[in-house]
Amino acid sequence: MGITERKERERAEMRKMILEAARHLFLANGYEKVSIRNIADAIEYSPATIYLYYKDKNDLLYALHQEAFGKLIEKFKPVFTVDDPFERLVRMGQQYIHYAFENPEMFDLMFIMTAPLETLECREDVWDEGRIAFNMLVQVVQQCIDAGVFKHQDAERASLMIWSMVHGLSALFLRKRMMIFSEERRGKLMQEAFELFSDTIRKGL
Amino acid sequence: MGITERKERERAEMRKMILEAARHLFLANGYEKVSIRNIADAIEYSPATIYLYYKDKNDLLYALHQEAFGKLIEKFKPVFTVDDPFERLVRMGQQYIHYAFENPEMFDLMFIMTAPLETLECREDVWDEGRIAFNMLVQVVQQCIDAGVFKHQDAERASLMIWSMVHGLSALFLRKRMMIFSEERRGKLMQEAFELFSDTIRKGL
DNA sequence: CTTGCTTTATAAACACTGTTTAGTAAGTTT
DNA sequence: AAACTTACTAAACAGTGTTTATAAAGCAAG
Repeated sequence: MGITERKERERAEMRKMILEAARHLFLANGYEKVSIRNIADAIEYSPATIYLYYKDKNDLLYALHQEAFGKLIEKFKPVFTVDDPFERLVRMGQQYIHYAFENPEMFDLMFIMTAPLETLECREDVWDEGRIAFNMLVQVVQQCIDAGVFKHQDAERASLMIWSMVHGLSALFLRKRMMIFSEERRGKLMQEAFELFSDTIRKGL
Repeated sequence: MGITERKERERAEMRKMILEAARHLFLANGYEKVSIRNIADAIEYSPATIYLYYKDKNDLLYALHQEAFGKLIEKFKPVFTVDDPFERLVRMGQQYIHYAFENPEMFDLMFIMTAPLETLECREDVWDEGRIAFNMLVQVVQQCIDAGVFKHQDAERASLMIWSMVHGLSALFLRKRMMIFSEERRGKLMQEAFELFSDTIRKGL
């Protein structure tokens, strides 16, 4: 029965086509401003058709959510080749911030938005990819502890602290809360705050 | 002419009435889920009436935005009575987190939402209150530097670092990103991360 | 080859949303 | 009492996410 196989393939293609249109529109205009009708227009199908392939708009966001974490994990992988364990950690932080700046909409979806989770927070696998990404951080922090860079022994606790700082810096900027600083200072001040944090944890953690 | 005065008073009362209904509904149901019609229903007026007192929904959010910053500043004031400068800083951080947990919707509006700013980011006074709150942090950090608790000399740079960490911790929790930790661990881990950060900056900053 | 069944797609509708407009009714001034 | 101003609202506009009934196409069996 090659027909059912082809149907499955066609279905997967259609899902991919919808997701690609959605991603494209989302990245260009932001989530809020993109409607199901916009996506339907882009793929030249009726709005109702989308509901045959994705449960609702949140389901569409969830698919992108998974995709986005996959990309962050890919960005994290190369840091493990860095020799010095502390430098490894610094690079990881830089990758996080870099990702946030390059893909603000994706970052939003991964770490700020509440929408795609509300209906899906019951799902246990929602944060599987997120866990993997966080565990990569814990791993690097553990390597710093093992190398004697950090005196503090709880890698997970230290990781949450580091994640919070790097995330806070990114989130405050992306959500335009750095507007309290003059435009010329803004960028440099962020860089300096990150470096200051690096120095501080190297000395005090 | 007492009539124009009374009219002004009535207008102010109406604005207050709308804002109170809006705040009440927003805090109870969240911003997204509250419509102008809901607010209109609550005050027993037509939706169009609200537009005679507030430009649009963003203008309403902006009014609450100002109010919310006023409340945070009030929460910051008592910390200046604390004797030890470092303890003063720790208390300030705790107040920030406390505020975030007690008034998640307000916190959202102040530090996470983008909506009320989009149309208002041209306004220069949008972040006046935010600047005041941040300057209070800078002040306390400067006091720590003066007292010799911190070796690092740039108070604003250090303040941004501290703000980022405390904000990141709050934002990640409020946006349910701590779901990657088990329910029993979550609260304690946050507390520990905050304490670890305090210890780290005391030693290394 | 035709009949019956399943899948796929859509037009139209439903119940909303923020916002604008035209018109009414009440209050104020001349 | 007539003219003007303000406060308010019903209705409409253009949009949203989502559901439902219906039509058309693809496929399997008689």
